[in-house]
Amino acid sequence: MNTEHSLKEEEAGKVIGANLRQFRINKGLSIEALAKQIGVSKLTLIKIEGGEANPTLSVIWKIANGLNIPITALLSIESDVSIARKKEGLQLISSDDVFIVEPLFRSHDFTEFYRGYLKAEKAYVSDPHQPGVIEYITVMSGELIVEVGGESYHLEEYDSIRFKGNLPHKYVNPSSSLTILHFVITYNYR
Amino acid sequence: MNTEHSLKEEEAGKVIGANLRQFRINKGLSIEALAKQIGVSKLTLIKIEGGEANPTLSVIWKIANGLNIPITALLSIESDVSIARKKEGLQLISSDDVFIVEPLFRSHDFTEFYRGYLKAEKAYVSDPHQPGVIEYITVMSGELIVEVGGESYHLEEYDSIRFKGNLPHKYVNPSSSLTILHFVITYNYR
DNA sequence: AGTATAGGTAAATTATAATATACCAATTTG
DNA sequence: CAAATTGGTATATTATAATTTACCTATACT
Repeated sequence: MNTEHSLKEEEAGKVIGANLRQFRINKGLSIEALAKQIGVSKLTLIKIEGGEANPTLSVIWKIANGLNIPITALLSIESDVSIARKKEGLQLISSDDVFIVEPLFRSHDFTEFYRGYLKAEKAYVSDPHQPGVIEYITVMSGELIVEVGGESYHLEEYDSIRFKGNLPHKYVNPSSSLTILHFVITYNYR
Repeated sequence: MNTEHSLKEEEAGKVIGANLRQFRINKGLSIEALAKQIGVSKLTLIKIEGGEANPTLSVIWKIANGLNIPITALLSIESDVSIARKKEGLQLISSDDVFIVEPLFRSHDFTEFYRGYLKAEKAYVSDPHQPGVIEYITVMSGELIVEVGGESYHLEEYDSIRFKGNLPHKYVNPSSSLTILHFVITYNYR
């Protein structure tokens, strides 16, 4: 599991250090130049990059702001390449025969990807998620009605919707054919 | 612009405070109970929730870990509902007649969403992005070959791929019909 | 009524993040 | 070669994060 909250405490400092170094070098800045630019001492930056610091939020903010990147980019881990094929029989999350969900890239970066199938003329009521969760749904085939926040949104092929996942929401397939969906769930964000 | 790096310095503390309160209450924990559980003093938590603190990374880590959420969830802002329809003529980013990209939900949460069209038997070479950028591509219609990291991946309808966007990469449509794609670009992550 | 729990304040203390300054050893540059 | 530049170390100082303890005010519970 390459997820963030599987980090040990000391590791958080190494993550931010490695990320800072990567971003700084990518921008062609020396430690001293960056220090001067953002108003943080050179030694502080050296310690952070070396993973041997416990920086305060304000210093983290100054770095992210100075590099013009989101704070979260400094606290993130990532890796290589992976593929999710439709053919490969991925495990189904909810196979109540009406709404079927296949995880694609699971719990990675706290952005999760799913492929979903909603049968013709069927509906599915989703449990609300934690606050901070955002859902992005794209209709890859067919059509979909999303009911959320007291409103009803009718999506056609290749339309997308974005909403706060902590609101109760419902998916309806009003058509007479299968609707194929693409879900992105984020657990974050600015 | 509801982006993270548009925050002012003092605001970062208010964001983490509001998020902490939301997550804590959502889990039904009192400040004291959480304090005891994660080994951070009650007063520290009160100050953080009140937005009048400048917590260190280790305290931020303890909170996120104790609540079993990603660190980035504590530093994020979010909002309501929005829709991107295919019909609505969104501005095109790269219309060199071969590869057309439409932004869907732009620069939100540092996860960006695009719809892309790659013409039959055409290819597109993408400039590598900043380190820390991850691309997720899903084939909504047609087929696609992605060349990245010296490898070549052939995707069919509804397949998805994920890779580091700082590697040079190339998209090829080997078929004789239009390929319709869904892109997610993240600027983050663990 | 009294008791417990909850969020919050006030003060003093301890731990430590951040700073400034000087110095050092490699590169790199003129 | 000499002169910058860069990443890094060492030490001492200052600023402040985090802690502890005590106290206060509501609200909820019996």
